[in-house]
Amino acid sequence: MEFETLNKDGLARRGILTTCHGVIKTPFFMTIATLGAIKGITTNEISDIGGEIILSNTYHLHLRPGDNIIKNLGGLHTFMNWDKPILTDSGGFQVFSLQKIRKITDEGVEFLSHIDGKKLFIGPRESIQIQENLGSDIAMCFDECAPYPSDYEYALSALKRTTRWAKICKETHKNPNQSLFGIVQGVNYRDLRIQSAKELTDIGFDGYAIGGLSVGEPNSIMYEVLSYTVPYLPQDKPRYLMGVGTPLDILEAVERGIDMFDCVLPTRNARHGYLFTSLGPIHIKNSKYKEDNTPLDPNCSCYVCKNYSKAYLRHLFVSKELLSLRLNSYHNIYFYQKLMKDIRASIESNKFHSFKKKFLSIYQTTL
RNA sequence: GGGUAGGUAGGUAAGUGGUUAAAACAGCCGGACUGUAAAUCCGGUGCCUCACGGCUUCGGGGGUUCGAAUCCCUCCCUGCCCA
Repeated sequence: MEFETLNKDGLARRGILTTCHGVIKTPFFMTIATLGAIKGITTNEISDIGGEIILSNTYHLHLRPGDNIIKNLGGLHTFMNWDKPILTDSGGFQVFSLQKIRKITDEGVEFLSHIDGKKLFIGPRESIQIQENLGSDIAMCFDECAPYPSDYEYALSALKRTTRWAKICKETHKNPNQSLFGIVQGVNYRDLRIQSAKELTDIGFDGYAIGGLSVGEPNSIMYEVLSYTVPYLPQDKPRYLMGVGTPLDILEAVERGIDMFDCVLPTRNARHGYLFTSLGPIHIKNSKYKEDNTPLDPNCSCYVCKNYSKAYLRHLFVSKELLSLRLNSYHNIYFYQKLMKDIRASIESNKFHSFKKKFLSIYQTTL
């Protein structure tokens, strides 16, 4: 994998990331396909929208259908009919999201399957093995995503485990066609974040992620953590802010030097009737749209905005039509990809700051 | 005509003497969601009031009781069965 910065505008930067399955323009946003599927959307549609990389998940695919099955069927790309890059999350987030049904030891994490309660163990070696079986282009180190708030002592122990596991991941990782990223932890403690960044940099990875954010902390803390952590990450490697975020979060993070994002917001919120538009987010189920014959977003040229009215989209949502989930998802994904495209263009022309300001002034007027 | 089951908020439907302005679901009105246990979850929804609080409800009428949607009498209506 190669990463090249094409130009910078302040700390914001624009570049290209080259993987075995193609080139990706940075900064980019990965739509999430946890179970090997973007809920309700085909890979063909993702390509049409302009998505160049998607994210899938180790824990979930290991449980079902099983990473060995996927390997035997030709790998995840073949299995899900997506020939562009895939990043797989390591299962580290499930350490956080499935807190109630897992136990952490220094060796790894014992989960009780959320499907049938069976015990399964995932440690750094298992996570890497699964990700190699899946055949993703970018694998993530198995980390401990600590919750917010966490006391200093706990944050430190999670950080140490994450570093120790990162070393094991690096040693275990063999596939030359797959790159491996380390994940910075440390909750909201400046010295711990810096320590984590240094330790991971010493081990050496193809890219660096900042994890453990957007887990309930105020936005201001997230931005602050980024501000003091990013300077400790190598300039010549991609930086990935995991699980983020809202359009505002993304702009703030790009401004601080982040290149990669992923988040469930565009897809999950779409299914819940929360739609992103250039004029701000809207709840399509609101009764005020009952007879609104205008497009969802007058400034959007996606298939949905070109062909349907808010009144129709509201009707579909309220009526629980399957098409509602599809159209809403399609639009929100398009909105995010368009945002990233505009961000890249603004960096290229050294107008990121004014772009951000203008975008937000319009986006936040209806908030 | 006889028998039987039943009539509860705009809908479906619990509740069979006090803790019931009345469960639950649906509907309607809002909201949340950030490396997806999420097509999920939460709140509101008789009337009046910003609120405290007050007022009127369980087919109609009458009774019993300190107290009734719940017990009794009567009337009305609906479903089913038999003539």
